[in-house]
Amino acid sequence: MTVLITLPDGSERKYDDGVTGFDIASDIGPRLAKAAVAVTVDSVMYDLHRPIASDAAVSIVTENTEAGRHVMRHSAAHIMAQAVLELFPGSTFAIGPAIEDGFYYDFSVDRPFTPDDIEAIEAKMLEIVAADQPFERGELEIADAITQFADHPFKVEIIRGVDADEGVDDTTVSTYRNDGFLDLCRGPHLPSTGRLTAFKLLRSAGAYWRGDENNPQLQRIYGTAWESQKALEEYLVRLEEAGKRDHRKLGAELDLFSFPSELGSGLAIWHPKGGILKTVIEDYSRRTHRNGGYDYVVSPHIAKADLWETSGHADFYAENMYPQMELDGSDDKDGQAYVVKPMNCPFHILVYKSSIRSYRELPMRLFELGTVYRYERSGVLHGLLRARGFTQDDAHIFTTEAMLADELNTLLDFVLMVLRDFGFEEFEADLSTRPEKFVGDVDAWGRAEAYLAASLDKAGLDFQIAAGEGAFYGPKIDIHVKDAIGRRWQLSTIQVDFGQPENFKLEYATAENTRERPVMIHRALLGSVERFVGVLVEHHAGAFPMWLSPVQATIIPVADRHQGYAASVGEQLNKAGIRVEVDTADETVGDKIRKAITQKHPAVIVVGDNDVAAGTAGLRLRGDEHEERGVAVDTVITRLVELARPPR
RNA sequence: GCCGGGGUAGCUCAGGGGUAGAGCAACGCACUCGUAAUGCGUAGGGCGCGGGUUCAAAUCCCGCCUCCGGCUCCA
Repeated sequence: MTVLITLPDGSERKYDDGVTGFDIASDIGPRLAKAAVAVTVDSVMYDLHRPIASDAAVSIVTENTEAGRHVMRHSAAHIMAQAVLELFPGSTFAIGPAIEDGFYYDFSVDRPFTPDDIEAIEAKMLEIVAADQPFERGELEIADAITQFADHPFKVEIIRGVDADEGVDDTTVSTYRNDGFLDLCRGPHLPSTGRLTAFKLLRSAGAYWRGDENNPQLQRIYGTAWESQKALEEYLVRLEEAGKRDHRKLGAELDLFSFPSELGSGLAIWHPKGGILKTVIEDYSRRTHRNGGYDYVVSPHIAKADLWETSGHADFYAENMYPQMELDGSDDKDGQAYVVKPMNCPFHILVYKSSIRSYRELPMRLFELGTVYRYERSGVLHGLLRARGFTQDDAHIFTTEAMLADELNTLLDFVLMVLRDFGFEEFEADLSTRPEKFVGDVDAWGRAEAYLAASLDKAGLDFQIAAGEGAFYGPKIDIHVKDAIGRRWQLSTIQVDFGQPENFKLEYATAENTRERPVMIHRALLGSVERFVGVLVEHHAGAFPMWLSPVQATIIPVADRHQGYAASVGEQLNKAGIRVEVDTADETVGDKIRKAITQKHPAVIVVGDNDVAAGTAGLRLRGDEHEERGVAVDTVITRLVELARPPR
């Protein structure tokens, strides 16, 4: 018997059946054979040495591709589990997948791993790699597999849950063995442990079995693996570079904000420079919303608990809300319960309800920079990206269902315009659809989901459907941006709400003078201003576009006798709206320039004797290698004003 | 909240039972300087907080606070 193998370039080759991916790769060339880690057979991944039984489209998976690294990392996870089970008798293992840039494996052990343990495990792994043990695929009937893994309850649970999709079929599972170590696994794996060329264990952490905190907590070890030592080192450098962008670190270095422990977890104070940054962003937000047809409203930070009963938050959002406080009580009468607001929507609804509304007023767009407080569990706080108090650029749009589609289209364009203004270029969206528990009627949900999808299409935005991930009151779009080093951040959210108009009995008068219920859209574009600043800091690595930069120009007098002139240039720039600092420190010019550059100031202006005489200045813009000398002060002002102009 | 690892001068970090150190920053003096660190000097610390053990605790033990990395959740 022969099999006909079709290669990715369309060429066909005949082999005896039982030919393996490795044979084919060797046939094509020795370098390919050397780089091969697995093979794709009719889009199913096979081990390199697994026989191919019938005609198939085959492509060789090499180690320097994402698919190849995935195989390698998965094998690395196995080798790690092998090392752990050897070093920690009595321990058992759960799951160990490849993940982006690495892998992990979850274990149940007597005690958590220490950093020394991690080193020992890494050393043991190196031994296993040096031994170059082949990975051998096998298949087991489910009943046999359960016997085989009887000592490993998590494996048994996995085997019991296996369906035809995961197993070989619905009665058989595949296993991999190298040396004495057997693991349940779909594969494929590297041909042998020796092919794991570069890896490093990174950290250990607790992780609940199946991600549920009601389950036992396992010990997870994270690692990374690459096709070469060089690629591994490059990855570690990348991690380091990302660390340098950390907004908490840069926030302190650039003197933007801090989290003093006297305040409490998750609560930031904004220093003057951060205060300017936040204000500039908020001013931009107010301006663009006003121009986008929104009305600005303001609401208080606390409200009667009853309001949150009506809105439903007291039920479904209780765990994120701070405890009630009782006000206005006395010995004779009970007080009134109040709570701090975790959201702005009920207030905007009350604005809507403050008067009888006509269809002529819709869509009504109510916007607020609303500061909310949410209780977040201590372990999840993360600088500005996850805080307990923050300001949302929040708006609620009340519209008829007939106008919903148009409104969503307009809104999505508006969102993308705003995000682009802050320097983001790449976007992705999730469309979250009706969950099991929901309010409103199924048809209305269907229509709303269709409108959302259509608006995404119209905006040309790539999106994924997150089935069943919508809020119980309506479907939503979440928009993610990609930052300068390729990380994704969720910023904007657009949520259709059928529930609140119902809860608050909202109405409008139609042209026929009947009463209809409006549809509500909740939407935040920057999301939280705090979080947005955090993302901006990381995206720009602290070097903000000039219109956002807290200090836009530093003026450096060459010697003390130039201070008067420096101050006058500073005053002129200040009058022109440029945020400027004059550095009068008793230091050398070089030192002061270095400080200005380190602080990421966009423009450095040096003035000396020649400038005083000629009414000029030396100008050095961020990113330029050299300065320009003798630029007329008027020209400096015109140019900087132009560079500092906000996008709108 | 749970599991690890941290908290020593404004910042980055040494020191791990005998009473606290460096670099940078700050301040002072000299230098008056033309595009990424001028030199010299000075000051600065209840070693996160509270207990305990000890002749003696930054150091060992217990509790708490807080930060970092994860789990879960999310703007």
